[in-house]
Amino acid sequence: MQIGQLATRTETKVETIRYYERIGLLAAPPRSPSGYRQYGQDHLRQLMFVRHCRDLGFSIGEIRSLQALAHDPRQSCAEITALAEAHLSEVRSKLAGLRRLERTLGRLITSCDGRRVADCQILKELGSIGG
Amino acid sequence: MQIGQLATRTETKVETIRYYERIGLLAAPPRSPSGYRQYGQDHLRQLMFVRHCRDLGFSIGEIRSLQALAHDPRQSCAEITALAEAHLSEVRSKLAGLRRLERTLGRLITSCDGRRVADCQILKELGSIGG
DNA sequence: CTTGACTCTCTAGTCAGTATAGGCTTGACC
DNA sequence: GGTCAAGCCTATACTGACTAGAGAGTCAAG
Repeated sequence: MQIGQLATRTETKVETIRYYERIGLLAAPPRSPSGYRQYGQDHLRQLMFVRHCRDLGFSIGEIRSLQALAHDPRQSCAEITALAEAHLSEVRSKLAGLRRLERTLGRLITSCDGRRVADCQILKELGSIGG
Repeated sequence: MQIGQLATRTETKVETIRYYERIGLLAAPPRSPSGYRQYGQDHLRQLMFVRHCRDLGFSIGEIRSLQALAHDPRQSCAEITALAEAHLSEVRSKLAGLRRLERTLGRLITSCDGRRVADCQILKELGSIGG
């Protein structure tokens, strides 16, 4: 399978796949005589793993850790759970922050009645007239 | 006021203030004979405005627009409201994404009972054994 | 007169890609 | 066999919003 097909199948851009290879997140595949990358099922699975992790918001460093942990199947998966839990609590604190933001922005918007900038409550609440 | 004091008062790092000046988000202040930046109340207000906007998640481009709009106090503030509303809907879609993430991660974590990596449900759901 | 905290400029690094330039390879059509 | 587009290659630079470091100058206190 060539890089383009792998890209389509995993919904990843070609450049991103090459980038993952460059940073060592995806194993370098063998090449055709002309230098084209030739991917197999293992690469497809590995890239799917990476994509799923990224979709869940794991950083590339975290994915590296997950890959390292996965490498030895006899190890306890407590560390994996711990990593996922740490990530979950990060997600939760981001959620809390965004909820606060939503409230503040909502209040800001309803506080303004849309007349002249001079009386704009939004700008007033934002601190002062900048620029 | 020197840059360090401005930094303390606005809870901004010194480097960030210099960065804002460099990109034109904060007016360049006069300098002392030895080249130190000398800030006044206007700079303080302007930087507070910027910080509040950043805290609310506005991008630097959006802050530039807000500053430009604020520049002419006779203008209607409909554009400002529109900008804030666009930002709010962005925040809401990020919230929705994070909520999905929270559910998925929570499910993933509870699905695993913490034994060997070989049987780890988290890794299984994440796609396959990478590395 | 020396110490230490503060300031200056300039450059490079972060994260996770994305984009571009300039050049090969492949397969289809004529 | 010629030529064209689509696909692939490397290498480099760019993004946003800072952050960090080097190396040097400035200032007040002891």
